[in-house]
Amino acid sequence: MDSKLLSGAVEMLILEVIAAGPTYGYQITQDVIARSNGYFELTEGSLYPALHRLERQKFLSADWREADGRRRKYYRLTAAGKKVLEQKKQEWQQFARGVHGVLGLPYVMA
Amino acid sequence: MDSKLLSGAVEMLILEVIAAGPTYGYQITQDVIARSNGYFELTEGSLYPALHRLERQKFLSADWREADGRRRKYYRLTAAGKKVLEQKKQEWQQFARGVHGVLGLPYVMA
DNA sequence: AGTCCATGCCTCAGCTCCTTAGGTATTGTT
DNA sequence: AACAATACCTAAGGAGCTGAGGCATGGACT
Repeated sequence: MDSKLLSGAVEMLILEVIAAGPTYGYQITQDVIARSNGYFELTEGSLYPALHRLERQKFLSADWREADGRRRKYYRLTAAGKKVLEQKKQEWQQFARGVHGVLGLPYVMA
Repeated sequence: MDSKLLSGAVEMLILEVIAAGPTYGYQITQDVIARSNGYFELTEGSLYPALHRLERQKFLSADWREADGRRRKYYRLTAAGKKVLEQKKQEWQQFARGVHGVLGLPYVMA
């Protein structure tokens, strides 16, 4: 998979996964793999910096929890995070339509 | 428009436009704008390096032409260029399906 | 004549972000 | 005891965009 394509959508995908309910880094990588049918590989070197970036921008907030002897940092969307996720999804649809316009492909969204 | 999304697809879009027939840098920017309904802005700072990159990789070949007192560098696809364009379009469709899988959106391609 | 915009090519500093590799620690499996 | 999975993090190197700049021609306007 061409990682340059993915890199433009990483933050949107992370936000979307967290929007389903508070979760933590390692689980996010697993969810992204599962929900993309194994197509995306979100590596730690891009995941954690992205999470910290989003937290610094106040799109995510986090708290540490302990379970089964594992320390996990659970993230959830802030109000601003929900807003920016919707913006990013809108942008994605416009982008996909633009690409398909150039490629001469139809693009059907429900 | 989020340029990070676009950057992952720039080479595919350039190759696709050139696949329609030999053309030159400035014209490519205009075609991309027109074919994306004005949504994409392909700036010179990303266009020319990309063209040189693709030429260096032997996906494009070029010749200089003169017309109306304008020097233009016309690019066309090599056999390898046609091949890599098809690959990139395949990758794009997988990528879009992966994104829609994560977002929980339907994705219908003809 | 002089100015400005469109056309047409190019480069480069600065920035962001990924890749690859490394570090630390616990739990479960072989 | 060793290894894989889980779970967090960081950093050097590299790739590619942004925004600005340079250079040159042709046409329009004053």
